[in-house]
Amino acid sequence: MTAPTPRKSPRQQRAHATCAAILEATARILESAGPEALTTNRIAEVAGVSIGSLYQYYPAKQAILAELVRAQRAALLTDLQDAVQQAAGLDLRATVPLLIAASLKHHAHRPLLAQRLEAAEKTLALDAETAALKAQIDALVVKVLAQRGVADPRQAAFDLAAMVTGWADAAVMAGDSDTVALAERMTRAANGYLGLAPGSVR
Amino acid sequence: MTAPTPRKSPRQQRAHATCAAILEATARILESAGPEALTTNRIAEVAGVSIGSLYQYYPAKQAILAELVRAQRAALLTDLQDAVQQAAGLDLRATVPLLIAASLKHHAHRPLLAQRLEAAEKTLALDAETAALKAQIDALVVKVLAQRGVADPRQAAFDLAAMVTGWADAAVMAGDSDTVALAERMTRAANGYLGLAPGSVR
DNA sequence: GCAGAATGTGAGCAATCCCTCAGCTTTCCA
DNA sequence: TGGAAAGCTGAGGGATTGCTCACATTCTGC
Repeated sequence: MTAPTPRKSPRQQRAHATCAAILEATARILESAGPEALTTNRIAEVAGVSIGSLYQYYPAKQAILAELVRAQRAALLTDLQDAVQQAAGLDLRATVPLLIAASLKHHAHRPLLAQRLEAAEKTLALDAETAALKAQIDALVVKVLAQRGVADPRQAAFDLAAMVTGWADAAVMAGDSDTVALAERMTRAANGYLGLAPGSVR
Repeated sequence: MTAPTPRKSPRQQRAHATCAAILEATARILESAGPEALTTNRIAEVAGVSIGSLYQYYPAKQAILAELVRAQRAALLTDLQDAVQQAAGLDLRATVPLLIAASLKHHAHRPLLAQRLEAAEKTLALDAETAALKAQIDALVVKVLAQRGVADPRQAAFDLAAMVTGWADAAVMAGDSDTVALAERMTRAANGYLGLAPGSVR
């Protein structure tokens, strides 16, 4: 019922290719035509695969979207873990920009896709695995902030994530491609939120 | 072609009631079941109106959504204008919380609806009237910021709007209903962004 | 080689979608 | 008061949707 995981795991290489083609086709339709134009028949067509093959690996249309969302979350977790490792020994002021840069990475790569997946996530009933990833991400940020003396690390982690995500989406829509400058402006806001004195960012 | 305005203007009172019922039904379905469940037949059913009546006033499904989006934008413009009037003679530090409070007002009233309408706006091709409203809103904020000595008022207006909107949506999703506290935290971030020293909020 | 598992195919079903239209009821106004 | 305008109805047309299933093809291990 609530099992948006692949219905059958691909064992051979061409099966993996089929799954990948389906996911990529879904991503491309999402980018070029939006969620309203995302139909299973069209996904199969763009992927160059028969509709039957699609349903051999994904039990429902939603499952394909869920898989993309899950992958995006997993990538974010990895990038954040890297950032945290890089921030070892650094103080709060130096850590924040690293976290922001990690969060912005996916928006920089395929901006429209990232935005549409986030929108889809709000409507989708996300599976247990994706929920677990979200929890891991949250816990990671909470821990980093707490270690650096932030007063209410839970609240702060939530607020900073909300701020960066929504802001990044809007920037993407407006065609702002200068991620570095965007990250710098976000850092200013985050510093203000955390009660850090303005100071020159460099 | 791109005329999502009512196809026929209601002249009698019961016609106005019909239009209102259709809009309210659309809002309710959006809140309770999401955009995927928003069908014209269902709208008519929930509104207690026949499907034929619906199409007498709205030429397409999208037009109903566009009307709701337009109304939301118009309300935001009004609230911002009030805030600006209230901020006459005040400095930047005192003005920012007023602008934030105005922006948050709709999210506080019907949070889920506000969020889903914003999501819909990103997919919809918005009509000329709504675009004009957006431009007015932007110009208003730019002017207020410029008058109070903000360096790059265009950029700042965009960034602050993006920050507040996305953040508010996320807070709504998480069930955070304490709008006052939320506004205060946002103000801290905005102050940091604008280069204002932390200082006590009151 | 070959049996069986894994993979791939696509016509088409049932359900649903958006929207039209011919005819009915209610309201307005001279 | 009566004709015209405005409003309302809902069956259903044509298109599309998500998805199934009976069957063909390809690969793997022995």
